[in-house]
Amino acid sequence: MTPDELDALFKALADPTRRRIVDRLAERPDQSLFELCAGAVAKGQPVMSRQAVSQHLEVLEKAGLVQVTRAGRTKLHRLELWPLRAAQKAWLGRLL
Amino acid sequence: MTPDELDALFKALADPTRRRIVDRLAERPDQSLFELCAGAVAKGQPVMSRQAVSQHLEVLEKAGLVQVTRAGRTKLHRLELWPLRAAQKAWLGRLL
DNA sequence: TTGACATGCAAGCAATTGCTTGCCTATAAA
DNA sequence: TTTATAGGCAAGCAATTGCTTGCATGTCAA
Repeated sequence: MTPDELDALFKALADPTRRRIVDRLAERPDQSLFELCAGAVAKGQPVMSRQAVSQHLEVLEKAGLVQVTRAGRTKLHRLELWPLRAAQKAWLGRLL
Repeated sequence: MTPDELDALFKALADPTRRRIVDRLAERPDQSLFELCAGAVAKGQPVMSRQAVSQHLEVLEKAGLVQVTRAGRTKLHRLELWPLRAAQKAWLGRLL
């Protein structure tokens, strides 16, 4: 686990909207962008645009937390837990 | 562990300079600002100013990861591990 | 007291973040 | 083919980040 990978991982987790997306993907995998839009709200905002959610997903993808598969015109997202396990083994475990 | 506390924690860890400070405080506690300055380098920069390190320490303090005690004119920092354990119990543990 | 040391405070500034809006493309259904 | 659906691309913009520099404050030593 390189420092850059740790950066991307912790940065991805440092946002409540993104953690909520992770939670929802943990409950049910293979959700589309539209499904994830429903219920994604930033603090203070009434709703959140599709593009905003898409950008959050991009951050999660770069961290390796979300894997994407294409099915026709829809983009399905599923959670990937190995970055968390890797970070725990490579960094957190040494401290705790 | 509130969402805001998780935000502050993950944000604090999402920087290699701050993780390095954490590592160094794990090796030896109660280091002053000046001690932590020596060896703290940002990527691309030759050295890092005292104020920059001080601001990084502020972020770590807000996350609860660093506790400060005063000894005369020096400010001693020591690592606090409970935020990591709390995050693991409140959030990471549910996923892993 | 005088001077050196450890730190705080605050303004400034380039770069990044986090969102928005508008338009474009590709797939599926009618 | 038309029409609606799922998503992509990119410009724009206010707010935040991550540093810097300059000056002020408090503490110890001589």
